[in-house]
Amino acid sequence: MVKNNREQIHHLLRNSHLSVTETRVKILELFMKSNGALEHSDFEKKLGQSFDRVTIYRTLQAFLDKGIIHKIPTTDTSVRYALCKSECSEHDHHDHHVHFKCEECGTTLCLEETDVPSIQLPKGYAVHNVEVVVSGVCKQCK
Amino acid sequence: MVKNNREQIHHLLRNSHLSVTETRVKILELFMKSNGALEHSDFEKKLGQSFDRVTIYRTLQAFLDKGIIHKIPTTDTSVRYALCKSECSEHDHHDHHVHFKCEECGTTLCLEETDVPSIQLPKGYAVHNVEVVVSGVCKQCK
DNA sequence: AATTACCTGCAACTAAGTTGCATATTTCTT
DNA sequence: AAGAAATATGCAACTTAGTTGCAGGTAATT
Repeated sequence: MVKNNREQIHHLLRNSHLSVTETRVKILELFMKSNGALEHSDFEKKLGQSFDRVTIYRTLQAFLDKGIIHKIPTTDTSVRYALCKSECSEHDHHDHHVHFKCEECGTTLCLEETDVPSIQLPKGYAVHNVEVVVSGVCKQCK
Repeated sequence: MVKNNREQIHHLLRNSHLSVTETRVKILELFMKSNGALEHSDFEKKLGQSFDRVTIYRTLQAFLDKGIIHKIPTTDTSVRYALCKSECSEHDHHDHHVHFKCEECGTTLCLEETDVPSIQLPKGYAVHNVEVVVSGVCKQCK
């Protein structure tokens, strides 16, 4: 099980043309363990002081560039990241699902089952991407 | 016209139980002049060094508390604000419109004409609010 | 016009994010 | 499997963003 995960992570990194390093493996493991989106400070907390802040920033940026993770919009200064589905890649991003932020526990979830609706904008706008963030109360907190 | 604006601003502040001060009036004027959403650094730039950073933070927070402005979600660390429609107030917020971010000029717009669609989440989630941010190319940039 | 309530600016601080560079680790090549 | 090349990391130093307490100032109330 754990072995399996390691192998999966190894392939994921290699497929993205990234070296397999301790930091990257640890960070991917955290993403896989977590049921919600994570932000920079979560990694600092969970990894302890064994990894440099800068390395975490650069790791997240690399994952973003390669389409391994995606960002989720927030109304504050935090930046939240979540794993992309396996079908995403560097040049072919398609995370067209809805995000949910629970007001009770603060967790942000990807609702992979829920597609973003198509939206009709006024004439003259070209639509490239639609982000939907729903806030409310999640299953666990109700 | 300008006089009119001043009066309008005066009423807006008084109705929200806020004192009418130079900073607040200037900031509201900037919101009214601008066709897009603004962030903290825009105010620092546009107001010059005549106003303290802290005052700007506190002013935006006060406007937010009173329902004069609302925040727009972003995927970066910036916090974008835009004026609420006149029908909003402290306890009755209803900015159920779509936001648009132009990838060319960087402007973020409120599309008041475009309502957010209703979204059907999986069972067990209570929905309180739905935010939609569309990115693409705006009228002007096409 | 005086009193009260509220707002602003300053200083000092915490947190967040970036860049350059030297060193270390991983990957490639043979 | 060893050495060369490519890539990643950690540190230092810096920039930008956001917060808090408090003294003094301005706006509102009477």
